Amino acid sequence: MVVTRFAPSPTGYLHIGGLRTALFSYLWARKNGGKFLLRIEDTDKARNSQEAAEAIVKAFHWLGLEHDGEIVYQSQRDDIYAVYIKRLLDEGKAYKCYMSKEELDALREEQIANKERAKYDGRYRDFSGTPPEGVEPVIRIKAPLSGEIVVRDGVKGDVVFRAEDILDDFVIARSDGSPTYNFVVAIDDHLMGVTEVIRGDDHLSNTPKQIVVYESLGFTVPKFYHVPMIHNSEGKKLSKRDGATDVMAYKEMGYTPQALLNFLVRLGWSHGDQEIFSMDEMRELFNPKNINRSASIYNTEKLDWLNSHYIKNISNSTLAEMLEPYGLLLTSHDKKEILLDALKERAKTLKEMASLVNEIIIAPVSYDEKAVEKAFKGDTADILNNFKEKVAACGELHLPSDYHHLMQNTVDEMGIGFGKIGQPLRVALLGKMSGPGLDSVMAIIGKDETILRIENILKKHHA
RNA sequence: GGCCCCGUCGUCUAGCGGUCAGGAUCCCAGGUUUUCAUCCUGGUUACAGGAGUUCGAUUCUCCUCGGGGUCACCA
Repeated sequence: MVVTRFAPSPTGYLHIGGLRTALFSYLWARKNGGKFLLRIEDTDKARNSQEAAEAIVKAFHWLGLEHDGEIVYQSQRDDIYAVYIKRLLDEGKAYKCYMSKEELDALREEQIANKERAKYDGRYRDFSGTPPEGVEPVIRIKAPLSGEIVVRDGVKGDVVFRAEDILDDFVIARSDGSPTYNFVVAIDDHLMGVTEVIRGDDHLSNTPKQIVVYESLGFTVPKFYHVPMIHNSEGKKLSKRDGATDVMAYKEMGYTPQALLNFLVRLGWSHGDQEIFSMDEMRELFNPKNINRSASIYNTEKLDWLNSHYIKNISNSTLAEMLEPYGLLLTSHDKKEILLDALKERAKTLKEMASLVNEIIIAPVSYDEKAVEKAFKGDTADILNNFKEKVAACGELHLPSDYHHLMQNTVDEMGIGFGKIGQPLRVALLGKMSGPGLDSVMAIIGKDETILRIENILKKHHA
């Protein structure tokens, strides 16, 4: 059974980079019929980890991702960690270190002055004397001081670290008794049954320490996949300063979950030349062995393209539902189909779509001056009047093609080009020179409103 | 600075010893459209550099350069 996990620290929202590793972990678990677990890494007793967890679950829900089982909070597991600390102590694999903070700092400074690597010197490793007064000890684990630690990584390959380069007897419990990150990660991943750890490659350097913990406790080391970072345009690790890193901000901006997920799954991962992936296809085709080895730069051009692609290809009824959070209640609008058909190919985001709808439904309060100047020539009023009368003379008008015929009639009758009626009519109906097909616009707003808008502009602009 | 990772079009990527180095996006041009958008067609742009290995390297090895990550009683 494949068990993966997502283990964020509580920052209060779901980060775009975190979402990508979460997505990879989720997909890999689902593909294998396994489990995808959620754990909040709040060992520093963060006050709002509950809120943070809720924010993550909320974002997951928006995106259609679901974790399995209960959320694990590290802050509530001190008793569990204490058991393993005691066990290592009893087995002589860890020990109390009475070195004070000041002593440690002094040692570090001296080492740096001598151009040596700053590391704990192991002075309490085999200490059996009387401990100094007034110092609450930390617990250090006995790490191998020589030899190699190799991380067998599914993305990077075998990464070899020399113990003497990177290890020392690192702290697993602080002087107040609380356990440290590299210790609890290993414990939790083991206890939760995690078999494959997919996480950012900023954790690669920590992994040897975690392997030391696994091995000291006799746990089997999981399979690791360290996925490259997402960089900003400066080539640095993506952070809050880089604008929209909160996943829910994408909802507000009008991106669909499908587009965001599709965008993220293709950032650092590929399946040949395929660009478009449905959720089912992602679950079917994702494999961490195809994760790219190099970092990628965060650039949303492709996200925009994907978003408009999905808006274009979605059914009108679901589109209408998705528009509701943006203040558009269309589900019962009688011209819903014409409206959405006319607009879905024009909007990059749902938010934009909503405002495009309003531009049609709400009559223009003012007219773009340049557009008026360009569209209104000598006989424009005659043309518009001709058309208006044809509209008024008709009984029932419903379809865009009905209006199109009337426009055609005016054009034929007056012996003019289509542009002669199209331009001024467009300004009359929408107040500007661009927009969807006029026949659709008129079908949406209806006969009376069409006449009204033509009369309005004629009142203001006698050509 | 030590250690580790990475280096193909501007961007996302395919490639896994022999390819006109492919796709997508962006951008540009043309077509379609009463307009704009969509859509269609076409186009510009890449193997960081240098040594090897080999009949032959984008692909394998080494070096240089460049970028990133990490080195806590943070996670």
